[in-house]
Amino acid sequence: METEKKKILLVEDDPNFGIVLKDYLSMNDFDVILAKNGMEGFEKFKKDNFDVCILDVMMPYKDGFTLAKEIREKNENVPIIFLTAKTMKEDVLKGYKAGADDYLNKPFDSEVLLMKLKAIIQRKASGSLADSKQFEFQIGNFHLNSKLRFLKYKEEEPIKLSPKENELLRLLALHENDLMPRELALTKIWRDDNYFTSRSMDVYIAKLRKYLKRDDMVEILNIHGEGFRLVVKAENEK
Amino acid sequence: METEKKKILLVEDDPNFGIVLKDYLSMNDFDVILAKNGMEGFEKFKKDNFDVCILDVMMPYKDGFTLAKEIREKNENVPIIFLTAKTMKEDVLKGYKAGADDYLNKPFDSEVLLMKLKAIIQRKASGSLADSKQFEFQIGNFHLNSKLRFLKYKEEEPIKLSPKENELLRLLALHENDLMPRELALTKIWRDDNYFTSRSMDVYIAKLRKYLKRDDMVEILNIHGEGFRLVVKAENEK
DNA sequence: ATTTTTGTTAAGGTTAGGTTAAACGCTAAA
DNA sequence: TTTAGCGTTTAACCTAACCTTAACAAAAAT
Repeated sequence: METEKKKILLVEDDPNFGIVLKDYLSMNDFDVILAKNGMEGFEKFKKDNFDVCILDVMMPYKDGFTLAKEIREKNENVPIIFLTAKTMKEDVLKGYKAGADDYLNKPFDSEVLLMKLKAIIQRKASGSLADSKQFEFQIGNFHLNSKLRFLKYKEEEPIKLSPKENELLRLLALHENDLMPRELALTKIWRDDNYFTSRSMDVYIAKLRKYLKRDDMVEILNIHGEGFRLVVKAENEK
Repeated sequence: METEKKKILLVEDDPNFGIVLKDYLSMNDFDVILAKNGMEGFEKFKKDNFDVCILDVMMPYKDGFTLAKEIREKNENVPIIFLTAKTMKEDVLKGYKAGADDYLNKPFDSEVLLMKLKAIIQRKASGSLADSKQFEFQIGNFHLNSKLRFLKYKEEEPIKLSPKENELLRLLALHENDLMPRELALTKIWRDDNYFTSRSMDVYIAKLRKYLKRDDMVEILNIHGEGFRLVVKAENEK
């Protein structure tokens, strides 16, 4: 049966808001388990199988980021959505976001959350391989925000990425230090694998290389006939 | 009764500033208890029930963070706002922020504080689902009152907004620094998503940009094919 | 040595967005 | 009933963004 209710782990310390959100999601046909802090959240996570986790970031004792890290150790694929305070500074968040599938600023629009949930679950369902959609990556000294389509090097002005540049870099980042097969990018991004799309992809690789030049710890290598590899060298092997 | 005055614990060691702030908040219908150091603050906290605590971070004997920790032990949920010196390093703050609801850099705009207080109290009361609830926003040096449909820049004469201008800016503000998808605005405001409504929206974006030009910390960026992003740069990244 | 694959830059075409102004439609005063 | 005022849409024109294709050079494989 495909039409089973999707199970959500909601970890939110504010009891009022927690209940409101839980009810709202339940009304929209989700099966919601509510935990009121990070500790409890992790206990509940271990005891069950969830389709999505929604974690408040600001919680006493164990914050959402720490919890997310623990959850990731247990399960590499379960999508995680963070609820963050709008006031939190970008640079505080950015280090952590790298593991998240999405995030919402509080207060947020419930319809938007619903849309995101549907999108995430859809993705799980269709892309047979459990490829949850991660949006943010740390690549050497770069930070890629693949939802807002920009690449930031240190404190420089962010570089805007075109959709194709963005998707391609994201795919490379997803396979960091590993082979990203040509064919994968072509079928996923260009949805067709022929001579011309292949050449188009090479053009985009060149563009990305140009951006990534500012950090000599980062480069895109070609594996002849196979694909590309985004390598990030460690500090000591400069 | 919902319309009771909200009680604020204000802990601030500078007596001049403390009095001024207390008076300002009292004038704005808050019931303010002022304590002049961490010790006194904690005593007063135990004796009463507060809706919000505003703590100066830099205080002799017992700093705001330590006080906050003690307060948290007594009460997991009471919102805490820190007043921090602008010079404090992000990484010093970040550990503590996880338990805070918000923070403000001194010196700060009193209207901004007021807004944050309203937002926090709202959030506690009705949860952080913002759908049709939030009507006031601080956008850089602008203040948007979306109920009365005006946009005020600093002390200038308020700009009257048309219904569409108002709703669009409100939607952008709700997604501050994040993507506000075209489609969302079109379905929510124009209730139809076609070529013409889309062009109409672009016209309104142009109008808003014209208003927002007076503050160069604020701008509306386009994410090609996706939507718009209202960015508010921080003071330090001018 | 020749063929295939990749690197790179530039030209071309297409679509989305920026902007201004005119047209439209509604409401309310004359 | 007309007309003035306002908010909104449509039109028009222009620029910027994006993607593909072509062309040629270099590297790798055969």
